[in-house]
Amino acid sequence: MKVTVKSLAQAAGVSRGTVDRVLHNRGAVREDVAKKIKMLAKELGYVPNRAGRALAAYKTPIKIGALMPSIGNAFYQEIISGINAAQEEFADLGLDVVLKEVEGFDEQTHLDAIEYLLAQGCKALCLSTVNTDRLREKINELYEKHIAVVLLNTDVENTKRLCYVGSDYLTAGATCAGMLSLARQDKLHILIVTGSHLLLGHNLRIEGFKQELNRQAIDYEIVDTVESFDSDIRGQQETFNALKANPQINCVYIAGAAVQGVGAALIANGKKDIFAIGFDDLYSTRQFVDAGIIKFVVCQQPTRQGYHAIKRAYQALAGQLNDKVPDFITETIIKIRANMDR
Amino acid sequence: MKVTVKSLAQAAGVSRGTVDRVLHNRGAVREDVAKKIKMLAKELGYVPNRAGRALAAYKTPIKIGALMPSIGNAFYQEIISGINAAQEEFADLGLDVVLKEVEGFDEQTHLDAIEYLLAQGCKALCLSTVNTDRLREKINELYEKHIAVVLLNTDVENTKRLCYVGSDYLTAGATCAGMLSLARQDKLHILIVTGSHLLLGHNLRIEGFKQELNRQAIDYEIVDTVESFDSDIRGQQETFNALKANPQINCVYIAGAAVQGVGAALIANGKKDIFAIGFDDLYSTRQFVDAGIIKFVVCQQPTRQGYHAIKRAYQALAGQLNDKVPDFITETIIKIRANMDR
DNA sequence: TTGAAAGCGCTAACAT
DNA sequence: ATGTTAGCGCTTTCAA
Repeated sequence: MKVTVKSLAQAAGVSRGTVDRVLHNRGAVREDVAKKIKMLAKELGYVPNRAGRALAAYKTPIKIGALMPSIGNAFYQEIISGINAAQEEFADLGLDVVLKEVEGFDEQTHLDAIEYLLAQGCKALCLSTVNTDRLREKINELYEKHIAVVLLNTDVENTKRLCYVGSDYLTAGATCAGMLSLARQDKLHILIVTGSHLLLGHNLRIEGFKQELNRQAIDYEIVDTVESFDSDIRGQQETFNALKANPQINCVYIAGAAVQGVGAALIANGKKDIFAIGFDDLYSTRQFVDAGIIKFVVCQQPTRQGYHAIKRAYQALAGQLNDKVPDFITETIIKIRANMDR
Repeated sequence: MKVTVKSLAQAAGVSRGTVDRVLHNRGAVREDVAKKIKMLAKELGYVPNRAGRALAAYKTPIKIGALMPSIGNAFYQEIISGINAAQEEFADLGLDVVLKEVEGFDEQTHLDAIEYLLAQGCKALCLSTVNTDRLREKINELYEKHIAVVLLNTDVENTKRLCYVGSDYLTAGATCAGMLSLARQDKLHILIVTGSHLLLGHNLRIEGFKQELNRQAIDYEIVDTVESFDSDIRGQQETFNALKANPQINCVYIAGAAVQGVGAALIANGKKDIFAIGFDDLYSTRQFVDAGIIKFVVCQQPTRQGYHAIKRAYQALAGQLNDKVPDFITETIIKIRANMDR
């Protein structure tokens, strides 16, 4: 038997209005009555009906805000297309999404963007942001205010977030190592080109990579590690110099963005049998895989990330979720030329 | 401005009841009035509101039937778990799913199962069935009866189906070839172990495999092709015999099920450097990948297939879809030990 | 052949 | 502090 507000009210011997007030913490209910209703709701397993809620709240849509450091960064476009897909799908259930795009990872810019989204009346947020103390504080502060926060694509450690939606960077790194060991049996002299040592995800990709190489007892050495700061120009220079200085390098592991730049350096360098590995299925990486410069890329389903982040936030606001919300970890996807989108 | 039944009725100068009758082809409306309303609906871009529909039709749930040849076949369990997920998610939008499980691919059994589902009152069907003339006829017949049919996991050619939800077998085969060329540079002497020559998907996997080997100008020969009929015992025997008869074989391509049996034959054979390739991430295949007997498997996201088949069917019944419904093709996923679920 | 009205579950405004 | 009621969009039943 399904439990409705009506049946709950009946069971508790109060009116539907009172039940609604309790369920939404809108106060103006006697302490003991509230407690009783909450108990009863849990006991009977009350789950609000989305259809009813959507219809009733049609005039005051459920507003969700999304913060993306997407300006000038092609990767985030795919996440955004997932966000848009979710918005369209849930529009007739009363969902409204406000997207705030910013450029880069400046702490203050991100904090301002969050304030902007709150000012727009968002009741839940999906954030791709930096792993710093001030953001940590802000997120925990939002928790106190009953604003649900979904962390999207990159996690922020030690926060009271609803959940994390994104990839498992450690597995992604390990997968690169696994592919490498499948393809090469000679001793590996590896150059690592990371985006930034400040980005958790990049560090984890490197750690997972090494872990798997060690687990398989691969014969390798890390010749050098350079930073591209996710800039193609910077990445090209750094890679070119490193290759020049260390001609024994036969493998380049690109942990961050800047695949385009690194690829250019590889072409300029001319040495043919360097095994290059990168991440994400973007226009630029696809070109290099097509050309055989990069053998494969490891991807993280960014569109699904955007879609599910919004979905989770919506479900939270619609009361569909239990207390414990599991993270949504996208699959680690290996793309070679044959299974790449065209 | 959103278009509702109410606003449509107003625009057409009739009552909501009349509009509803027209929209659902329930007759009892004058020809010209009906035509006018249909025109108007298209023109104004009317899309029914799921929330409203769900609430109203709460007593008469939208019933969708699913036919799975899942008895005794572990692969289909994952599709079923996707079906269940969709059922739960859309339950509060008035969805009800009837699952009919059968064993094997007997034509008559499948036709009977379809009749059963119709008798249950299903208004749309998701079918995993065989590619034969009688099924083709039946599906086209259902189309005439306005029963939406989603073909799930395996397509049936030349049918008026709503759409196909499943994998791209050609790409899957090509991906195996791509991985093979990445890992091995020596001449390939390949044994193909297919499930059945009667199954479209298996044939496509073989065709895609050869196509990619040819495209890359790989030096290879197909030593032999044997059938397992998706039976492990049969697969083990056939493989064992073929390996014995052709000791030059250094690669086994398992296009169908029976991975377990083929793996057993490989172990029994003892030769160490045979490169084996299989499909799908099941308990049995996972074990062989873990053990290093099979280097990788190519997977097809069966859970998503089940989920999206139901979703599409639901959307069709809820009037959310346009005339042209695109197929839903799942990604071709390479799993090595490092990115396998544990 | 068509119109009118009730009711699905929920929320918010209003009344007590 | 609590109860009552209207109405969201849609379908269905009953009345005309």
